[in-house]
Amino acid sequence: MTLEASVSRSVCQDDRGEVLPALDEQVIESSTANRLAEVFKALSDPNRLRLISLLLDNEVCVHTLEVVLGMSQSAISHQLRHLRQLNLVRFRKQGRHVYYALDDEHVRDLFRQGLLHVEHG
Amino acid sequence: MTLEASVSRSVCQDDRGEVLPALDEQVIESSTANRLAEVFKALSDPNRLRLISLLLDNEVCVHTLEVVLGMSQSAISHQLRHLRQLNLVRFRKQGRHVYYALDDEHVRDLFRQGLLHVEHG
DNA sequence: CTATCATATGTGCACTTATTCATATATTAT
DNA sequence: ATAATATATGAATAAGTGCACATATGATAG
Repeated sequence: MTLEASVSRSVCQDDRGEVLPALDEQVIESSTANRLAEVFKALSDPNRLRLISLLLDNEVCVHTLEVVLGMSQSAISHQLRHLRQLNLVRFRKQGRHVYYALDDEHVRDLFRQGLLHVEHG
Repeated sequence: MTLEASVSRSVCQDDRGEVLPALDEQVIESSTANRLAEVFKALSDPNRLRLISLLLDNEVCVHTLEVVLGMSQSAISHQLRHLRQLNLVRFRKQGRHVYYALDDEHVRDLFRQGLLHVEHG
């Protein structure tokens, strides 16, 4: 059930000069919007979310991700590169394996909160 | 600062038969991943984030969004249609104006949490 | 009625993204 | 050495996204 009454103001350009300055204060800055969008974009693909769900508490090697997720090795590796470039995962080489783990608490928190909301309905 | 020590297991396919079933339990389901991705995708564009930041606590008409955000009327309207289709905004027609407001607490929460993280560093 | 204002929508285009395919690199085994 | 395994990467492709432009709808003012 959606809460009403969360809107404090009703704003239209007819009221220009009064409320527009207030709105200008409320828009987030473009640089902030860009960084925020980058984070959310990392979480905006189903396969990447499934991958992240595996890395939340585990350190997992690439081939295992491939098997569990049912994706091609190349697809996994490309996604990991993407996450690496955003500094969202860390990795550790051991022998011929590479273990990946999630390395960003923001993303971990957002993932979990989003999951809670989506799961319960 | 990123916390270490959040990884409880190290998983590789060499251990197949032991840990793979456990990992299978941990992957989120595809249907969940899809719905989750849809929510995050709504938050994955800078202009849409700036728009949402205005609708967080206010009901704002389209032309005002256009002015404050410095975007074309068409772009605004298309973004609003997108958000409408995801049931993220509600709207109210009054005369020739249409007032939009955010209508999804999940998104509101995720936006605020993401903003907190991104703003402080 | 006509004109104007506010918003919506269809179309096309530039750009991005996720994937596959082929290939490269690096490690271990024989 | 060669072969096999594990991972990475570049190129090509297909699908998706955001926006501009033109146009349509609907409401009000004259």
